[in-house]
Amino acid sequence: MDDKLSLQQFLPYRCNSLAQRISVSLARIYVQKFGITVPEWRTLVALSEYGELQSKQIAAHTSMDKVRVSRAVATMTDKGLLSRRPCDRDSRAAFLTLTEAGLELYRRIVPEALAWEERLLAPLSEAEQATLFALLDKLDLRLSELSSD
Amino acid sequence: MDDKLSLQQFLPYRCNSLAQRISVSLARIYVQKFGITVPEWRTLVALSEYGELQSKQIAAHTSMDKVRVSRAVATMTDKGLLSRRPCDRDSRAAFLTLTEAGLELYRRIVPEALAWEERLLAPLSEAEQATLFALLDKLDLRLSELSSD
DNA sequence: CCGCTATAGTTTCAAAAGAAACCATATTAC
DNA sequence: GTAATATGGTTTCTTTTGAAACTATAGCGG
Repeated sequence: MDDKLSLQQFLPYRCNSLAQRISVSLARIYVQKFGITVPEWRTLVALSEYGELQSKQIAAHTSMDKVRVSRAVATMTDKGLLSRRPCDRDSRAAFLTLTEAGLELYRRIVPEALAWEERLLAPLSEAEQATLFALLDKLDLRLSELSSD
Repeated sequence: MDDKLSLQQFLPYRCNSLAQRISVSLARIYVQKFGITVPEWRTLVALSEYGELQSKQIAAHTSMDKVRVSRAVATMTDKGLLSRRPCDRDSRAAFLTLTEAGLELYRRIVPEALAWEERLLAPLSEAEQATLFALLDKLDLRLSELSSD
């Protein structure tokens, strides 16, 4: 057994470095231009997409752990981007929604984010883009299988 | 313009969360089982692939910045995994190579890493795997274009 | 009811990462 | 030659992150 491995051909590396480069590049938009972090951005999107969520649900929708969500929610509350409504059934939890300011921020960022994504994906045909997402789906699914056993 | 954005359909998010999941899963091998970090692992691979490199070149081959490389190199030197040979032409730099212990570690990890990757990619046909890598290549290339202007 | 376990969310602590400052040496311009 | 600038690499400082501990409440089994 005399295996050779090339980083360029190793999916974990490729995926990681691509994600990293994308993050750095995109961060210029929401960090520098709008002053929010990645966890805040994800929270923003999740809340705009689902309306009213508990922290736990935000975590589920954004693949973040509860600590990260907790911090994002805290700073966003400070900034007045979201508001908490106590949950009667369970006083530990709270329902979170975007405030008008939060929605407004969302409306300003989204077009830029989508435009950026479009520029990134420009060299791929529609079919290739669909294929890419399908492949990512398969890998996500596969990871779930692998971690469950 | 009343845009909507879904995280699930947003490539930066998808790529990031997939990379994260892959990392966590794979880390079980080289972190827990072999006691090295990701930067060390990448350095190991780069050196085994190219033989003798300066830190700067390791950085280029592994998409890590020089600080990360510096730290990885330092701890690997401490562990006796690599050795430095001073460079006559430039006394600031040094050529790095894997020691026998480093090579030995590499030979023990690689089969497991490749086996893990194979299990991850198992649901994809050969053709799909090739397509995936080709798409990643295109995106990498595109990012270079975007950052240069 | 009452103890036990599970859960929502926060806080604390330690590890990892990057930015910027830094040191030493090379290189370039004059 | 020498001043100015650039470069290889390390160190320092700050920020980000996650694991584990913690708080407070819920739900369950008896």
